[in-house]
Amino acid sequence: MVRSGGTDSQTRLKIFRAAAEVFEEKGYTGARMQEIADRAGINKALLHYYFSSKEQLFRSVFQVLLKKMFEKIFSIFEKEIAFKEKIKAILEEHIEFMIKNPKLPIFLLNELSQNPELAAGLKEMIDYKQIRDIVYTRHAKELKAYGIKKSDMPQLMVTLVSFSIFPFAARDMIRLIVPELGDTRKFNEFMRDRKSFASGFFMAALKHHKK
Amino acid sequence: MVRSGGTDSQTRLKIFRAAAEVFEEKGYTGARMQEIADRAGINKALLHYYFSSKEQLFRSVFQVLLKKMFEKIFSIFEKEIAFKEKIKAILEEHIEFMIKNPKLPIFLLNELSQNPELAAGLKEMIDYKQIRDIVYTRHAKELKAYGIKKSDMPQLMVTLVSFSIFPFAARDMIRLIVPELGDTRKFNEFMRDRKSFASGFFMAALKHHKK
DNA sequence: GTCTATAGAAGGATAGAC
DNA sequence: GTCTATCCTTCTATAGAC
Repeated sequence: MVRSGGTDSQTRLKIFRAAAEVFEEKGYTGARMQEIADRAGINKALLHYYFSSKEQLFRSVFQVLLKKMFEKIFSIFEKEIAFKEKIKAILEEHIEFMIKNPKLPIFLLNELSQNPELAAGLKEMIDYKQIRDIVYTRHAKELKAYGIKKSDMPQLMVTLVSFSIFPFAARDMIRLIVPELGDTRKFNEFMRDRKSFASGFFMAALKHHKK
Repeated sequence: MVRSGGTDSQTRLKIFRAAAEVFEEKGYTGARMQEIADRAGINKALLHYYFSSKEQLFRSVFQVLLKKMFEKIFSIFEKEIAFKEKIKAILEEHIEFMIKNPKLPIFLLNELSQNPELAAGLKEMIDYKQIRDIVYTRHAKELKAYGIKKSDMPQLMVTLVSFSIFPFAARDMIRLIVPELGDTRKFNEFMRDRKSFASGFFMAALKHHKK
């Protein structure tokens, strides 16, 4: 039974947002229920009134954040445009998305590696096969023209998403080797440059890559 | 004062190895001193006899593991071989190294993102500028032939290391989209294939990439 | 629905015997 | 150098008043 739109769902939302922030920053084991309560502007007791346990709260948050990442990737793949334009669009939009959610990849990857079955809920929401069918069948003609076989797809897919995801996940490692990219402004500029760099790089490789 | 080679350093080593395992698997906040003691075959009290605190133990371990990763990367870059051969060697050796240390990247990246100053100790051990000088000056001729400017280097360096590091960091995300790579044997095969895929892909892109 | 107060468990660290 | 026993803080979770 849904309430009449009062403070109930308001508070629930505040908690959820605070939890998402804290979990993203500190990870599951590093996060503290006290800090989540503080950021939500309530106390721990009320927190447990809405979410019975830390794990339950975490699962809710994680599921939403994982879905957010996948939805973004999938929605771009689904576009009804030519192959080359799609590669461009994927890189542009996903990099822009990552700039807005820079802590998302390392959080998702780390939690997933701690507990792979966290992804279980995703299976009911998203159809992985769909994305591959799109690439395999809708772009079959273009892929053939590039000489890309079905068996090449995993390598290409992994490579494509790594262009946008990796630099954010490896943010602080890159900072060590390339000090120029230390501050956020410069780094974001680097990532915006990467949109055209990556699509040019990717297409050039496709055109001239001989197995 | 060093002991006469008795049980002292033996135990210290056992602790260190156990700690490296546990921290790599669970991360700093997820690791338990009890579990480290158990795996080392000792008790917590003795653990604290050798390492005064969890943080101190962690820092020792982290420093060694971070150095391990960087040493590997740097040593390959330093080789005295032609540019193209170097790219091949880097990918081959680093992927083989990652297969032996699959949990290393996500661990390092995550801990570094939680606490960037963990890398402070590295500055005294490794000279970042050195690696760039090698690429900029030793391969200047070849880079010019490819039309690569100094300002392109960051994008290229990040791209190059992402070929080997990203798939391991994103292991459990890849598992979701490409179920065929679910089991370790298949995944490692995929990564071994990636050695030649990546070097071919990279060189093809370099040759035909127009800014 | 929201709060204060506190229970109860877990984990890091130490005292002290051997 | 290694152990048993225990302290003390931190953290999740709950009881109970308003």
